[in-house]
Amino acid sequence: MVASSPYILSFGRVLRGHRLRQGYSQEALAHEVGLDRTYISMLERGLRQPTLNTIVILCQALQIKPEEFVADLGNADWQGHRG
Amino acid sequence: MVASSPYILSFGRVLRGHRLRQGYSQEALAHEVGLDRTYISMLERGLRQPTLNTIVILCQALQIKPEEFVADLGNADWQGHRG
DNA sequence: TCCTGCCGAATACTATAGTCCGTAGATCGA
DNA sequence: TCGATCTACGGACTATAGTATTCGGCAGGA
Repeated sequence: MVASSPYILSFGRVLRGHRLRQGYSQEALAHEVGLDRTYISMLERGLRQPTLNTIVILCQALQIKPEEFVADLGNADWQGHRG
Repeated sequence: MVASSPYILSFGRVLRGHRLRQGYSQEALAHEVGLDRTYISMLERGLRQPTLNTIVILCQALQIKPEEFVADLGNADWQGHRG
């Protein structure tokens, strides 16, 4: 039933973009936010969708406001090169 | 374990505000988005935290952009009486 | 007094978020 | 060639998101 929205599909791309911008490896980010190394990988590949709490703590580590992050999800062809 | 951020705590309030603004009952909103009636209730009472997909489909039904909704979560004392 | 709509709450259940272990390939520098 | 680093990927597991059902309370109308 639950239609997989483009937001979920682009979440991985946006996450990866912000992670690399901050110079984190997947493992370093995972350690920073207290999540699992493989889970970050799954998020970036679109194999898991995060809960609200997960989104918030990731945004804290990536030093970006959740509303900005969510706004990025709307841009289907987001490539990580914000002004 | 799940560090209940203020975002999660205010999610219920914000959801309820937008639902009432649209004139939905919990049951009507649940039917609209294909979720369960009791689950809407639990979200509004802060007993469950939604996944990204759930946030997105709720925003679609409530006719508000996800980034606007998330921005509202930052306002701890959000009361639902926006202009 | 009896319906009906709306809501909070509890239980038990199924689906999936998130963890923990390991393996393997690709890249980079010594 | 070797070690170090990063990542994809698998399986098995635990925690929790989300469903289905039931009950009780409250308000309004006939």
